[in-house]
Amino acid sequence: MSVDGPPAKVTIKDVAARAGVSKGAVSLAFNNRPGLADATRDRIFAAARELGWAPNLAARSLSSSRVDAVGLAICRPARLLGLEPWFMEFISGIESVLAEQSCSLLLRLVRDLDEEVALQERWWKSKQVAGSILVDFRTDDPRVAAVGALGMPAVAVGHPSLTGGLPSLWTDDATAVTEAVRYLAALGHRRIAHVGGTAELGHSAIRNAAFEAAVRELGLAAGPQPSTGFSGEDGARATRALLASAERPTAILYDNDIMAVAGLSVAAEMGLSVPADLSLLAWDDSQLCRLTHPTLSAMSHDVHGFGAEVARALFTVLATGTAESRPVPTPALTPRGSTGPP
Amino acid sequence: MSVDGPPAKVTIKDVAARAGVSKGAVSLAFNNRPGLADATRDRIFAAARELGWAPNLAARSLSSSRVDAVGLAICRPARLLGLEPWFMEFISGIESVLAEQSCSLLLRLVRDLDEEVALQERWWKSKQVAGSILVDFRTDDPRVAAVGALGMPAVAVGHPSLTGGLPSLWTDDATAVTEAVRYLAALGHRRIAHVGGTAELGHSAIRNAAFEAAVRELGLAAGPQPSTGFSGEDGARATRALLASAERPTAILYDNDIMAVAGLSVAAEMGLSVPADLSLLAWDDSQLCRLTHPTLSAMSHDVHGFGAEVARALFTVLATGTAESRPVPTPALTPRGSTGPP
DNA sequence: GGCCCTCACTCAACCGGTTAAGCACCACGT
DNA sequence: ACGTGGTGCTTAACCGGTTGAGTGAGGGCC
Repeated sequence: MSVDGPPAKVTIKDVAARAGVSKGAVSLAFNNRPGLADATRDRIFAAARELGWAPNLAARSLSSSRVDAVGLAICRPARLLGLEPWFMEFISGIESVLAEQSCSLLLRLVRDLDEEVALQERWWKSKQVAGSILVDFRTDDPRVAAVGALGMPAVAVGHPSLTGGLPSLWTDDATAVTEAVRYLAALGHRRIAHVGGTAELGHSAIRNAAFEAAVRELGLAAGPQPSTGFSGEDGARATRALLASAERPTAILYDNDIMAVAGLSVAAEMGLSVPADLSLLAWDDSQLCRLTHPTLSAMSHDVHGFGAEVARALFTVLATGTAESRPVPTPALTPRGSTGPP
Repeated sequence: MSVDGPPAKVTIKDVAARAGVSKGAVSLAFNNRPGLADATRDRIFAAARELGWAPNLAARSLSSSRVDAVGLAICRPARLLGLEPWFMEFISGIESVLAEQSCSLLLRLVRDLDEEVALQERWWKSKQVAGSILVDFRTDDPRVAAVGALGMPAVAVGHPSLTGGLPSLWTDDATAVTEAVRYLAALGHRRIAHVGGTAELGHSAIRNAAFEAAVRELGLAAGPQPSTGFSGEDGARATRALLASAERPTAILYDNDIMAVAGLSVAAEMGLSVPADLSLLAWDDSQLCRLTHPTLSAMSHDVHGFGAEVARALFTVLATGTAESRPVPTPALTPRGSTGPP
């Protein structure tokens, strides 16, 4: 196809030779450092362009000990990941910030936390990443101690009660849950249930506790809170159990949108009309919530923006050694067609 | 918190000193190369473990000019990505193979193909990746020429008619579409429509052509094939248009599952019962198809396995310079509750 | 005992950049 | 005329591994 041979590997030396300067000068030019005449700078760039040269990043990070990648390990069953619009949106938010700094994202799916701890350790010790973003905190999460011991820059996505002293960003789940329960109560619901996620996940525990507190505060019946695995099938099973019980709830709050969609279909299958017989409220508003019939009311937040904030926080940590922990805007209730008076 | 100071950076020299050998010996040990007594090997590993050493990958790839990462750039509107279970499943399949070789995945979301071409060029020239996985081929895709000119190892996901001479893996969309149309026709449908994806995408064009051919072959009315952007809203809009037309179709084939879900809800909104009044058939069977009511019949395939195959193919290219192009198993029709006689 | 081999390991150059130190040159002030 | 300061560039050491050539000890064989 192409007439020229294998593209000869061109190094900084070739560029220097062609521009008639030393390696050092080329390095100065490509790192926008002062100490070069504009004319020389231009000549160097021209030479580099003509030769199609780009600095070897391994060599650069070896000598300057700066790294141009950050890590993100996700620990969820692969089967579920595809279905969690949340992660892709989150990643795209991270990317939008990383790209500006021409920094790469190292993504890895791990089976369990031990594997993640080992991975973070390898990443850090082998200087593959400058720092990491940690998500899905458990109570007593081993990663807190691990990255602490390593002295590894990291930003945690989760409530400070879960993330130890790590710089953290979190959504105020408790407030949002309370708001959701109050909204449903205001509509007249007295029996409200909550379909939560995996119990080990820290934010699930927080939401469960907030739900219980809100229900008690409003003097409602303490509704059941089945714990599930976040999958649609889990949501369907939990919904069937709730609707088959003697004290059938008139409203259900789901911990993600997939489960809410499943709940909607279970309601249809059982001949219940939504929202007349049953109100459904989803978490993690994605486009999916607008595609069902009726559309799903949801607690929506800007996941893309959240990812971007997290990435920015990580850069702050890399630059200054630490970053302020703070909540991101609380998910806002977006009423649609799936909620109404009982 | 911790009493010890900043973790001193430990290098191969420290390990060598502690094990009482030279740097070279440590290198041999850590690359499982012959020429070391077992006792020495053990001593070296022990020393490394005690010091918590892991080889600096930048240094390693600099001197050995081997790279431990592969690239994947995805070019879709961020808004859509979250909703495409396909990608996360695909990525998890890739990961499952990469992890075995302790190879990392460099993921990047790009806005357009020009940006991707530039990115691949940077990745390759700066030796950040050993090779790349290319997806979402357009007709006359500029990436074919670009990676060709760079001499960059790559595996393409797409039909050979789209991917030039690149080693490719693809799903046989044409056969699957034909099978889907024949199935609907066998149920008695005479007016079948197809809601396709973005027209520029190569596999959309292939599916469109196959659909038209299948319809003609069966002597059916040439149904309309609206082109959309793959999003649920696009699917809803297209479905509304189809159902409002004079010659309303009795069956619709969708190019992904999100659009089919949207179609289902449009049917409900228009008072049509599925499958009595209208049959719906989805592509890209994800768990979502089993969560709706009625459940969605779909063309299902093993996306995770596909990702794994692609990663394996890339390793073959890296090892041998090329790999055999071949189709992966054709998506199989999985009838569920959304299809039936008209 | 001398010769040759193999085994186990060391040595030093090298990968392709970065960077601190050094140097030549010129302008300027006195 | 001479120091002084700044600009613009070069030089060489260095980052932390890998690798091929080199070395010395020990064993087998005649």
